[in-house]
Amino acid sequence: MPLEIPEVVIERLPVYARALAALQARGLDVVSSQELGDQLGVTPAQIRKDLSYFGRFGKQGRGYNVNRLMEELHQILGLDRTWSMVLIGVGQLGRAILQYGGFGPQGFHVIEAFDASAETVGEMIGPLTVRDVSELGAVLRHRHVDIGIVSVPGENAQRVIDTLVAGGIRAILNYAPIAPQVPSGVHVRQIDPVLSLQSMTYYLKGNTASAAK
Amino acid sequence: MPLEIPEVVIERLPVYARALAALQARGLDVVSSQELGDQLGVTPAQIRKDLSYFGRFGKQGRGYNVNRLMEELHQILGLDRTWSMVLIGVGQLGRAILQYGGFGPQGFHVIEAFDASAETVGEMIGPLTVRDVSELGAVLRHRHVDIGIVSVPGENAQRVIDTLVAGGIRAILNYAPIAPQVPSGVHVRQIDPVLSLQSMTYYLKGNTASAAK
DNA sequence: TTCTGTGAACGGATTCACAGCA
DNA sequence: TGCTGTGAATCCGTTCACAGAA
Repeated sequence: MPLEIPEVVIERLPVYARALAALQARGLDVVSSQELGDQLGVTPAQIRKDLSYFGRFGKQGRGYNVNRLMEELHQILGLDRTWSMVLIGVGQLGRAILQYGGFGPQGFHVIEAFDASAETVGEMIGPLTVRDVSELGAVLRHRHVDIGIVSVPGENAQRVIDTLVAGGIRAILNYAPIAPQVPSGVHVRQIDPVLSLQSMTYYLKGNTASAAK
Repeated sequence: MPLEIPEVVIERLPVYARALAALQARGLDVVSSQELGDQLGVTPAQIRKDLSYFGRFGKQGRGYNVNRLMEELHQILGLDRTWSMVLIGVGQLGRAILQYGGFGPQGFHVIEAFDASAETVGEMIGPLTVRDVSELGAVLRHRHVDIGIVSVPGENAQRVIDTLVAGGIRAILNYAPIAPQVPSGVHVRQIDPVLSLQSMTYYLKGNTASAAK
């Protein structure tokens, strides 16, 4: 399982892991690439090929053991541990993210929150006291942080991202509506519902009642 | 500009449009594919090729007129009008979406909100009174709705999506952590920060300090 | 027989490279 | 000279199809 696994493959693995968790919850213990594919709208060949980058997890004639495959995927993806995150930008959006209950159960924890506004700095949100964004660099030096979440206005996002990168952060979840510049080796995922809407309207205009994806 | 423009191309157009808006705000009136590409981390050739699907908007030796190109893109994408949306699922996440100020300025308006819980139904949120989700089908029949936003728990998401589709909705922004099944011709965009995080951790584990995207 | 793992074939998107216009 | 528009070449991910293990 050497170098050069396509990034698209990596992005599909968590989808598989989630589907397996659902099967596990239903008590299933074997699943074929066909069944998994039907559920996810992916071809069986793609699932088999994707998994084959990492090993031979299936049994010919039977399929994949659900528990086993789940464990393997968790290990591959690093989901068998917890990850610490900082959030920058405690506005409406940032608060919603902090309040969101979906990260914790998956092992993702926000351990510090930052904002630039004097009103917000010092405020307590859940267990966190909002710190001034000017302290971000220093905090990154002193605490172990894996991931940065950026929820500041677009105008400030690149600056914040530069600080994260300078502080050694190599994974960023960016909610700001910009295409950030980062050095290679730093991974960014963009959460941008407006862009999503704006690309769907193309099809609504009737340009093509084309296939869904 | 006939059939079969790749979907990836369509997804990049809003990115270009946004970058052009920024240039416009700065008073620039001409931009080359090179400059635009630098800003967005896209190759100039790709920008030219993408745009060439729709027409010849540039001037050789000069570049693209910012205003002109913006207008063209808006027309192509249907951003020169407003779009009406319904939201289903007025929990924490749904409230955050309703509160979010980023949709309106881009012409996207939530005109009805629905929930299943008796406590929430009837509540007023901004200008909207939350309706019972059982009325969703009827509302889709009586009001013009372009897009559905789904922010219900995963267990209920497929059912809600089926109702939207049955009601003629062809574009869905789905925040629920499932891979929905929709007939071809219905477009879905997934907003799923947990999946985004779970794919980045692969690289953090050191599998490859590979290039960022 | 069933379903995996995988090399080979395919298809489609990206990049190249250059002709042509301003 | 500078930069677009675009066929051709390339690259890369997906699908095919089948050998082989249970």
